[in-house]
Formats: sequence, structure tokens, C-alpha cells
Amino acid sequence: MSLAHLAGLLADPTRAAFCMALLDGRAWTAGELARHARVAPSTASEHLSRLIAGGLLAEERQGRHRYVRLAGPEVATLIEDLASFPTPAEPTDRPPAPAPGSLREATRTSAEARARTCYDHLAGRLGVSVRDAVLARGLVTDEDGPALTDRGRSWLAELGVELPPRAGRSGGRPVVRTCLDWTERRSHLGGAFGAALCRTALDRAWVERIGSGRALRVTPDGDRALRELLGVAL
Amino acid sequence: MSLAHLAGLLADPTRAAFCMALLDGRAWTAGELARHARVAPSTASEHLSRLIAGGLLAEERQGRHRYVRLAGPEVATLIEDLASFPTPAEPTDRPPAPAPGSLREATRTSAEARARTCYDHLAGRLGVSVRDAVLARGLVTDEDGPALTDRGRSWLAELGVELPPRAGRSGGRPVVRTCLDWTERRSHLGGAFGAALCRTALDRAWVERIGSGRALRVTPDGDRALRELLGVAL
DNA sequence: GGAACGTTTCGGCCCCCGCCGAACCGTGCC
DNA sequence: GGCACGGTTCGGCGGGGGCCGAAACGTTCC
Repeated sequence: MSLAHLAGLLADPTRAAFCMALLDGRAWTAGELARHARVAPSTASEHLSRLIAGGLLAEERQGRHRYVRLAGPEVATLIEDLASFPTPAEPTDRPPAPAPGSLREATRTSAEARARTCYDHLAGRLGVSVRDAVLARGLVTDEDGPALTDRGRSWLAELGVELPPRAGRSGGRPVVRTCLDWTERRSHLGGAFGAALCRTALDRAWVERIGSGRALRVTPDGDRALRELLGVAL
Repeated sequence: MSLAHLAGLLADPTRAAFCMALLDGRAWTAGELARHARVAPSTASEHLSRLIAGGLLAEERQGRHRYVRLAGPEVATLIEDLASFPTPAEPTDRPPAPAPGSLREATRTSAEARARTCYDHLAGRLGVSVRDAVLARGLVTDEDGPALTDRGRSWLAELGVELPPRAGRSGGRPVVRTCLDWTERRSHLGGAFGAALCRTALDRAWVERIGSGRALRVTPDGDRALRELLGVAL
């Protein structure tokens, strides 16, 4: 009953494009999404209303703007799971159509391949490098599904980073989650731990947003921090 | 691109009903599914072809029958995740419409509420009781997501049950997974461990299928085994 | 061989839904 | 106040897709 309804919300190419865009974890305005998906503002407005009514998106009105974002991490993982489902034709999904002849598009996607956010954690080559590093250093294990080790916990504490109180508790957000990376076709880290790392990196200006998309640039400070804390050299 | 396509497969009420029915983990014939969803055989046939082409279902032809089943555990968890997504209107999904005036339907659903399979593991009151028991006995912890303890591993070994070799390894099936139970609105156990328990229970005739659905009956042997091994009394 | 049955293919119907443009509303800026 | 702009509502259009029945195909059983 409800399965079909929920899937129906994601079954439209335009609404799906909205959700994929919102996977960067930030709030977009209705107009931005409309231009992104190349539909009229009126069309976008209707789609947004349906996605909000369905509980997938949350809205926040500010003046004459309507900001929307994914309703929560569960929605993000749901969409990631669906988007990373292997299609029989091609083994894994590829980034949005290269739009022949668009240089701007090409540089954007190459920047995103280097480093970007995936909802609220790090992805791209940066993301998988970080995952390799925390695994190699024993901060996270990947025995029966990924888990934060005691060593990882003290590492976080030294860093002065705290996980949200309900993380890992039943009903709360998982501490560590692996998330398939579209560009790298390998895993990077999500969950409360991945989100905390990403938030810290942004707070301490180790990485910064490039423009308004999900692409990131690693700052000189960040380069140093990554090298010292995790032995990551990009 | 692929998100919309995949979601589109599940967005149709009839196809969704097929998938929900197939969550019992067994193979159904095209005709059975058609009757179950109350559509013409021709309609069902077309739907099945699309679901198979999309990689959600696997088929097996035998004589004049076409058996279909879910393509794998990933598909089952995907559908479970979608189906258990809380709708804003009603907090959680309820079992299929009670079909007013159908006694047969009513007894079937009450039997399913007692004990049933959920893809390839145990659900219903039996399922959540088993989960409570293995948690209470320390066979499984639920700290950072559910995990099998060493004690749980030796318990399995004593029982003579083995997990598939790739279980828990990266890329393999998770050892333990919690799965929201529709009737109980609490969690029961899935993953390789949950599947192994269910398979063992069926192999050793602790439970048996009632008719052709997902409902189970606990046998006297099963009652004894559950009591001795887990302290579960129903 | 013939009948019954499960399944598939095809044609046609109809409804749903995504799209747009035009008009309208509210906010913010000058 | 007047204008620009983001967003919304509404009417209308068009296409896609789900549904069925009829007919055909293949298997099984007698």
C-alpha cells in the first residue's frame, strides 16, 4: 500500500533529480532545484509539495524563499540504497549525463570526483582515502559490518569531537555506515562518525565548498591535518 | 536516472503487492501472484517481465509454470526499508487491507501475527521473542548496531549451525540485521544469523508452514527446543 | 490425438500525471 | 507607491502506462 506510494514519489525523473541534488545535505530553494532539473518553477513547486507531504523532504520558509532539504539521514540512506542498486544492464550507476559540450559541467564533475559531500559526510577520492586510512589505523574495523573501535573513540576524543548521544543506540543513527561511492566505485564512510568527520573538517576549514554544489576543496590547513592525523596524502 | 527507473518498478500497486508477497522468500508462480493481487494473468505476466528485467526478481521456468522469487537478500532489505518508511499520516504501515467480511483473511493475518517468515528469517511475535531472548542471553549485542557476540558464535557452533563463509565480510551479507516487524512494531532479527536460525527451525521441524503463505506453526518439538535453547515460552 | 491449463502477446481503452503558460500573491528593494 | 522577483494555483494539453479480453503457444495429462 504505502510501498507503492513512497516509490511513486521517487519514480519521477524530476523528483528523483531533486532528491539526488539534495543528497549534498544542504537546503536548496525551489528555484534552484527547478533550474537544476530544467523544469518550470510551477512544476517544481508541485513536485516539492508532494515530496514534503510524503515525508521525504522538510521545508523552511524564509521571506519569499522556500528552502527544502532531505527530511533526515534515513531518507538520505534510503535514496543512496536505491540509487546504488545495480542495474542489470550496467553494473553500477554513473554520474549525471555528461551533457556533451559543456565544459563547466565537466570541470564540476571532475571537482566532485576529487572531493565532495554525500549528504553529510565525505565522498569522492577524498572520502575513500579517509576510509582506507581509518581502517589501516584501526580506528574502524570492518568485521561484521563496520564499527568504531575503542582506539577510534579515543582518537575522536583527542580531536575534541563528540558523537550525538543517541548514535549507535537502538533507534538512533548507526555510528559507522559504508556508502558506495559513485565515482570511485568503492566505499566511503557515512553514519554518525562520517558526519562528525565531515562537520569537523568544514568547521575547522580543512575543506571548503566550491561554489554552491557538493564539490569540496581541501585547504592547505586541511592538507596538513589529514597528513598528521590520518597519514592521508592526496 | 536509474533511481527513477528502479522506484518506478515499485511504484505500481500491483507490482508492489507482488514484491510484498514475495517477501516470504519463496518462489511463487505467475498465476498465484495474479490471483493474490486480483489482476488478470496477462497483466501479471507483463509486470513480472518488467520486474525481472529490472533485476528485482529472478525466474525459473518449470514446465508450464513460471516461478519467480526475489533476486536476493539485498532486494528483500530494500523493499523492507521502503515498506517500513514511516508515512507522515500514519506512523507505521499496517498489514494489507482487512478486506471486510473475509474470515479466511482474518485468520490468516492472525496466524501471521503469531509467527511467519519475513523473506528468509523469523517474524511476528515469535520473531521478536527470539530477538529478545538472544539479546537477553548475550548472544547478540545491540551497541553500535546489532552484532553477534563470541558467546553467540559458540552457541551457534554447539547447535551445529554454520553461517555462510562470506557473511559479515565486506560485500557479503551482514551477520545480524534488525528488521522492523509490521505487526509487532518492534524489531526482529534478519541477516545471515536470522536466516540461519529460520532455516534450522524449518529443517529440524521446530516450525512448519501453514498452507502456502508465510504463516508458521510452532511444533511441539519446536516449543521444547525454543524453551531449552533460548528460554522462549510462547 | 485431444482437452485442460498456465502463460504470453497483442490491440485497444482509459485514466493518471507530468508539463507548461498565464495569472496571482507575497516579500523585498528602490 | 512601484517594481522586480520567487513562489503558487489553475486550466489545459499530451503521453505513458496499467488494465482487460481475445487469441495463440507450450506443456501436461488422459
